[in-house]
Amino acid sequence: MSSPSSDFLRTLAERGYIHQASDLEAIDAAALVGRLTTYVGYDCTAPSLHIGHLLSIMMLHWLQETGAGRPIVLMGGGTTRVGDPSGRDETRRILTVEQIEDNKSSIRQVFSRFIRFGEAGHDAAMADNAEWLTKLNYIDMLREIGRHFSVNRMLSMDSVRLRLDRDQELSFIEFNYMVLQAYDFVELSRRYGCLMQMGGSDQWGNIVTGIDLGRRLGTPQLFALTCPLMTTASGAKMGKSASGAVWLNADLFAPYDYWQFWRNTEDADVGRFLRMFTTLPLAEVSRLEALGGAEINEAKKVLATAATALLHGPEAAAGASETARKTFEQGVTADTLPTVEVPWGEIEAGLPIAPAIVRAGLAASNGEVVRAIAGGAISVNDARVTDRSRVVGPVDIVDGVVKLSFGRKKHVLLRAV
RNA sequence: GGGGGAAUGUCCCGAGCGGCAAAGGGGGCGGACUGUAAAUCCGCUGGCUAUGCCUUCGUAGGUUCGAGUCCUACUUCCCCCA
Repeated sequence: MSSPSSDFLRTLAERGYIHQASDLEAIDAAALVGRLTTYVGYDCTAPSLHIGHLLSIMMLHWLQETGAGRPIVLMGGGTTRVGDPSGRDETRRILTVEQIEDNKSSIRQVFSRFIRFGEAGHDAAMADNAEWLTKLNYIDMLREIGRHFSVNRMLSMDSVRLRLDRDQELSFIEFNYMVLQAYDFVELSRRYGCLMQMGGSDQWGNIVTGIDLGRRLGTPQLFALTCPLMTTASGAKMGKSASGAVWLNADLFAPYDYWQFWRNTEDADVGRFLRMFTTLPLAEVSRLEALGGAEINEAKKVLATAATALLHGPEAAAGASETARKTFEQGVTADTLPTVEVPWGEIEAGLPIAPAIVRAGLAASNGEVVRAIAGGAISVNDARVTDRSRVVGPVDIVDGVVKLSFGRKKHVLLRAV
C-alpha cells in the first residue's frame, strides 16, 4: 500500500515493527477512526516476560498512544496448560496449574509501565483465557469449533510441519494449541470487539487460523499484524545475557543489569533498537545513529537510559546510569551497585576469596572462582587477585564495603553488618 | 506383530580399540586489543573440606582388577518390513 494515513501504522512502519500484516489498508482505516481494538497473548511459562516480548508490548503501547484503538493484554492462563509448539522442536514440559497461576500474577505487573489500564476510551484491558477455555466441554467444543478446523490445513502449518519433517514427537495436546488460540481471538472479538491480533512472526499461523475461525463463526473481519523476530546485527538471538535471559521483572534482572544490557548493544544495532525499544522522536534517533566511532557510546547511553526508564521508571534509569558512570568512567565505587550483606564476624575472621565471590552471586562454585582467578578475572577493590588463597578481611573494608569484581563489568559490594 | 539402529559432559551438537573427568565444534564466560561495541587472538567451560576424594555417558542389574565401551532386562526415539 502507499504510505499509511493512520499515526499508528505510520509509527509502526517507521520504527520497524512490521513484519507481516493481513490487510494493511483495512487496518489503517480502523486505526484512523480509533476502532482498532487489538490483543496480544502472553503465555505464563515463566515467572517473568523477557525482552523477546518487548516488541509486542511496544506495539500495544503505540496502539494506545496513537489513539488507534484499545489494547487488550491476554494472559494465557488457559493456553499455557496446553503448551504452544511454535518455535519449539521439543515437547514443552507441562506446567502445573499452580505454577501457571504464580507465573501469571508475576508477569502481569510489567504491563502497566507501558500501557494505561482502566475503563475509559482507549484504556487497556487485561483478560485471561482460562476464564473461557477451562469451561469448554469437549463434545460441545468439537461440534462448535472443531468442525471448522481442517486437519489437512493444520498439518501444513509451520509449527506442526517442523516437527513432522524432523520426525519429532508432537503430542495431541500441543496439536490443539492453535485451536485454542484461534478460539481466543473469536472470544475476544465477541467480548471486547477485538479486531486485530498482534504477536511475533512465529505467531502468524496461529493468528491467521483465528481469523479463519472468526469468519466461519460470523465475527467481523479480523486482522493480523506481526513483528519480526529480534536478532542482533551479528545474527544472534536476542534475550540472552551473562546470567541467562534478560527478564523484565526487576527481582529477576536488576534495573542496573538491564541498563547494562542495552549499554552493551552492538554499534550496528543502536539505531534499530532506539526506534523499537524507546519512544524517542525519530529525528533524535537519526541524529544519535549518525554518531561515528567512539561517539556512538553516547547514543548507547541514551538507549540504555530511555529503555530502562520505560520499564523501571526514570529514577531507576537515572540511578543505573549514574552507577555506571561512576563505575566505568571514574573508577569510583558507587554505593548503588548490587550489595550483599555479610555478618561482620565472618569478615573479621577472614573470608576466603572463593566463597566470598560465590556469596556475592558472581560465580556458581568455588571451582569456577579458582579458574577465574587463573584467568585474571577476579578483583577485590579493583586490585586483581592472583592468589587463590587470598582472604577478604577487615583491611579490605572501605567505607563499610568491599568491592568484588568478576571481569570488568560485573561488580558486587559486600557490606559488613 | 517382525527386523535393524540410537540415547554421551543437565546449554546444544558430537567423537569415543575395556584404563575416561571422557576428543572436537557451537554457545557462554574470562583475558588481551578497543570505545563497557564488533572483528581478531588466547584461556576457561563437573563438584568438594583439593598433590587427594566424590559424582557423571537413558534406567536397573551382570561380567571384569577395572565398564561410556561387553552381556541381560527395561524405557524412549528413529528406520525398514507387516
